[in-house]
Amino acid sequence: MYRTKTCGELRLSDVGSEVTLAGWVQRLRKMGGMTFIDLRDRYGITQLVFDEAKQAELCERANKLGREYVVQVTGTVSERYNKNPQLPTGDIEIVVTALTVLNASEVPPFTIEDHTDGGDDLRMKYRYLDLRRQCVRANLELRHRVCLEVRRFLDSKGFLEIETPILVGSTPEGARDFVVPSRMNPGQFYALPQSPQTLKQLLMVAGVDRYFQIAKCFRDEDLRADRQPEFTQIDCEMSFVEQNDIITLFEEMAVYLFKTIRGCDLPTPFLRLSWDEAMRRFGSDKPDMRFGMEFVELMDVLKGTGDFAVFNEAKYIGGICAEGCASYTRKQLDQLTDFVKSPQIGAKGLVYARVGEDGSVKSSVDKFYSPEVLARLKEAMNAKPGDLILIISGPDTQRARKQLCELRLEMGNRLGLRDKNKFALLWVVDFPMFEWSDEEQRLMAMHHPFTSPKPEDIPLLDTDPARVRANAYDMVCNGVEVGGGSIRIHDSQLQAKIFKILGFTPERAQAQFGFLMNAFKYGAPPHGGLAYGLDRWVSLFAGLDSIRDCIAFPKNNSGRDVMLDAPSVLEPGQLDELCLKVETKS
RNA sequence: GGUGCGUUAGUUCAGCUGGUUAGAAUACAUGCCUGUCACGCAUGGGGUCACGGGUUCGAGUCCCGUACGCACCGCCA
Repeated sequence: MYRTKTCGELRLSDVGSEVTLAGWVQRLRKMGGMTFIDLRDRYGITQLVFDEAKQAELCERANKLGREYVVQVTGTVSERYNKNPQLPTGDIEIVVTALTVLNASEVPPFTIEDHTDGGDDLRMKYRYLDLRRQCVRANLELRHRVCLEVRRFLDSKGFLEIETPILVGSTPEGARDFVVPSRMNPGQFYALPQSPQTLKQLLMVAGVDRYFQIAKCFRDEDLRADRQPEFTQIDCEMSFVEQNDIITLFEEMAVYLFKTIRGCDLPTPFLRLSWDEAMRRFGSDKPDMRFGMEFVELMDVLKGTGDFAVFNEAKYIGGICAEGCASYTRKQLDQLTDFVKSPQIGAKGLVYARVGEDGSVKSSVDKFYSPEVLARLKEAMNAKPGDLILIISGPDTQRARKQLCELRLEMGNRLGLRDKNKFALLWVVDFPMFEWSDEEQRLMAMHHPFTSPKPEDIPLLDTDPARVRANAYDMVCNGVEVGGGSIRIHDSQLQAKIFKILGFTPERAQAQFGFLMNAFKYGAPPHGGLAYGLDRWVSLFAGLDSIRDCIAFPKNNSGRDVMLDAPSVLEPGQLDELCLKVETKS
C-alpha cells in the first residue's frame, strides 16, 4: 500500500496516529539541523518535519530531495509548535520515520505554485506540470462538478444520455468541417460533428423523447479566448414541446447550476428580450445586463435640428449616458474617441456632451446646435447633472449600433460595472430566420437550417423571407452567449422549402440532408432543444478570462497542441495507404 | 485574409534620444542557520538579445522581411 492517508485530510484529531503519505515535494525549507518539506497531492499540502538531532541519516536524505520529487513517507502525526492558519492541515505535521524516493524529478521549467513564474506558452508545453498547480486543477474539479450536476438535473427530468458518432458526414452549411480520410473508402472523407444537431433530431424521430449528451463538437475556424476548435456542449433535445417549455426547463437548469455550483439564487423568470429589442437597446444579440446605460435613439433630436453635417447625413444617431462622468478630462475623452475610431471598432468619431452641476450642457458640437436642442438632448437621454452623454452616428444602423455597443462595454469596464461575481441572465428570443451574406450572395440561416419559422411569419417565406422570425432563443449571461436552441422543423415539406430559400437545389438538399427529410416522412414528432456551452459555463462560474483554463489540454491561438506538437505531417506510407497526396506550402 | 502588441538568463521582465564588460527578481548550485511555511543570510554559475537582411564607424536598441506567441476584426449555420 502506497499510502494510508492523503495530503489534505489530516487534522488535530489525528495527532498521535502513524500514517503513510505519498506525493510531490512542493518546497523544502532547510533551517540547518531541521528541514521542513511541503508534500503535495491532489488533496492538499501536508508539512513533513525532519530533525537532524533525532534522525541524522533521514534528515540528510531529505536535504537531498528536489522540487517535484515523488516520495513516500511514514511518520507520526504531531501537533505543530507554530500553526499555519492558511493550510487546512496547518495544525499538524508529520514527524517522519521512513522516507522512500519513488521517483526523482528534473528541475521543472516553471514553479509549480498558484502564482507561477511561467508564461502561458510554456505552461501549455508542460501542461502536465501546470495541472499540478492547485488553481488550475480547481478549474477541472469545477468542470467535473458541473458535469455531475448537469447529469443529476437532466436525469431527474427524464433525459437519456445517448452518445452520437464522432465520425459523421460533412455538411458544407455552417462552420468549416474537420475531415477524416477513410482508408476503406479511398478518396472519401468523414467529418467531425460541428454539433450532434441532425443526429439528435433523428433520436426524436426514434421516439427517445428526451435526450442529452455532453458532446464534443468540432469547428475548423479561427480561435479566440472563448473559442477552441474542439469544445464541449451540453446538448439537449425534447419532443412534444413548444419554445416556452424549453425555456422554462433550461432556465430551471441554470438556476439549479448556479445554486449548486456557486451557491447563489438567481431571480426568475429571466428577462426575455426579442432580438429586435436587444439590438435597439444594446446593439447586441448578447447584451451584458449587469449594468444599464441603454441606448437612446436621437434621430428626432439631432438630425436636421442643427448644422452638424455628420448627424444630418446619418441613418442612425444613438447615445448612452455615463453617470457621473461629466468630470472626464479632455485626455480621457480623447482616449474614448481613439477607442471608437480604432480599426476594430471603426467609428468615424465620437460626440460627447457634459451635463454640468447647474444642469447646463456643454458638448463637442455646441457650435452646431442651439441651447434648446441641447436641452432636449439632455431630456431625451434622461441625463442628470454630472453625467456624460456619448453619441455615435453612422450611415449604417447595424454598424453604428455595434460601435455604440462596444463603447457601452468599454464604459462598463471603466466604471467597474462588469463585476465577475455578479450574474445577469436573460433570454434573447425571436431571432431573424435568415441573414444576408454578401460573400455568398444569398440568405443564410442565422441559427441553422433546421430551425422552424414562427407560425405567424410562415406566409412571409414566399413574399419577404428576410423578415421571417425564427423560433430560436439564446441564453445570455454577462454578455456571453452561454446556450442557444430552437424549435425545429418536423415537416419534410417545410424543411424542403427552407433549403430552397437557402439556395439549395432539391438534388443537393436531398444529397446532403435526405436522411433527415426522409426520416420526417415517418412520423416525426414536434421537437426542439438547446445546447449549453460547457466550457463557457465553467469559465463563468470560475471567473476565467479564457475557456482554455478549464480545458485539460487546450489548443493555442493557431489551433496547435504545443505539448503534443499536433497537428504534424504524416509518414509517406500513411498518406499512400489513404491514397492522399499532400502539397506542402512553399 | 487583416490589425495591434510582443519575442533579452531555466523563468518573468527592465534595458531611455544607437555608444565601455547586457541588468533585476525568481529559479538553480554551494555554504551557514533547530520552528520554517513566499524562511533568512552569503557566494556562485547561467545570455546565439527569435531568425534573415539592411542603415551606421558602431545595433538588444532604428528600418524591412520571416517565424512564433497573445488579443482582436473577418470567420464561427
